[in-house]
Amino acid sequence: MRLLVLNFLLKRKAAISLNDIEKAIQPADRITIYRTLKTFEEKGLVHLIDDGTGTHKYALCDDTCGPEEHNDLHVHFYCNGCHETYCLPNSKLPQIDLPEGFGYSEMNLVVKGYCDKCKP
Amino acid sequence: MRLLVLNFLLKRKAAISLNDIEKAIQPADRITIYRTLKTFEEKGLVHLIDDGTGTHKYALCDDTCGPEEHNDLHVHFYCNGCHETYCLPNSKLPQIDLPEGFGYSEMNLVVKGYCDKCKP
DNA sequence: TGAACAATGCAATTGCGTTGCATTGTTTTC
DNA sequence: GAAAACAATGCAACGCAATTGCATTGTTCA
Ligand SMILES: [Mn+2]
Ligand SMILES: [Mn+2]
Ligand SMILES: [Zn+2]
Ligand SMILES: [Zn+2]
Repeated sequence: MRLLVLNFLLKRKAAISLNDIEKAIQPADRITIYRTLKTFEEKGLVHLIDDGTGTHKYALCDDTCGPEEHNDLHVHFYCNGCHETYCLPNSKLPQIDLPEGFGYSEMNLVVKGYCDKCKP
Repeated sequence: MRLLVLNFLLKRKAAISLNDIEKAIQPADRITIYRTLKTFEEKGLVHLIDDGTGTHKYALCDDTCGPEEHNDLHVHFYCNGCHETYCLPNSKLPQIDLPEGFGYSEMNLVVKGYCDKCKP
């Protein structure tokens, strides 16, 4: 099961939801895939993306990630046309000026628009 | 009901969830408050915040907002200590370099950390 | 081989957003 | 002022995704 999920993720360019993985890897239980992805995330193989659509997406990490430390923090892009969510590993997270006394820990940045295939 | 919700929002400094409003304005139906907030949002009185916690938050807009046009786009901050979500109207949204062919439409940026009251 | 451990799958639960619909309240029209 | 038109409210129900419990199956190790 884990090999199936991993191989499927390797083939994908965009991030993908649990439901889509379930449909692709047919006779497989949703819960098992869910736990597989959770294990992958803990081991630093994939990262979970909250793109604001309400359903989580998953994508492979790069080589710098390991257990309990994700170092590939980057911007994500949601296309209003094809409804795909892309990792933008070349877009680093910006520095944000916080109010006095506030401490930075992490950040979630999702840009929405149209991807190169869907742009009018 | 709308006056109750509005007055409550005016008193708050942080954004607030539907559940919290319901608890504060006691004998009031959740659905009614939900629809009140939806009306407020359409009229440009409040904006909805997706801070990644899974539950939406609401906060008052500034004077520049009107029906169907929200002009007070800004960064939001989620405190890992008090679990409050704050608007940061002074932090403008940054410019992000997108890949060739990608078009920008909007953006959601949530910074997480500790607020001034919770900072260790 | 048998015990210990890990992975799987089914069922059920939770939490939140959302909608349908009947009821109540308010405004407009005659 | 009564009737009709419209808007707001409240209860029930639904939908969807994430999550957990628990029994079953498969694998590893003594
Ligand atoms: Mn990513
Ligand atoms: Mn805000
Ligand atoms: Zn697209
Ligand atoms: Zn705080």
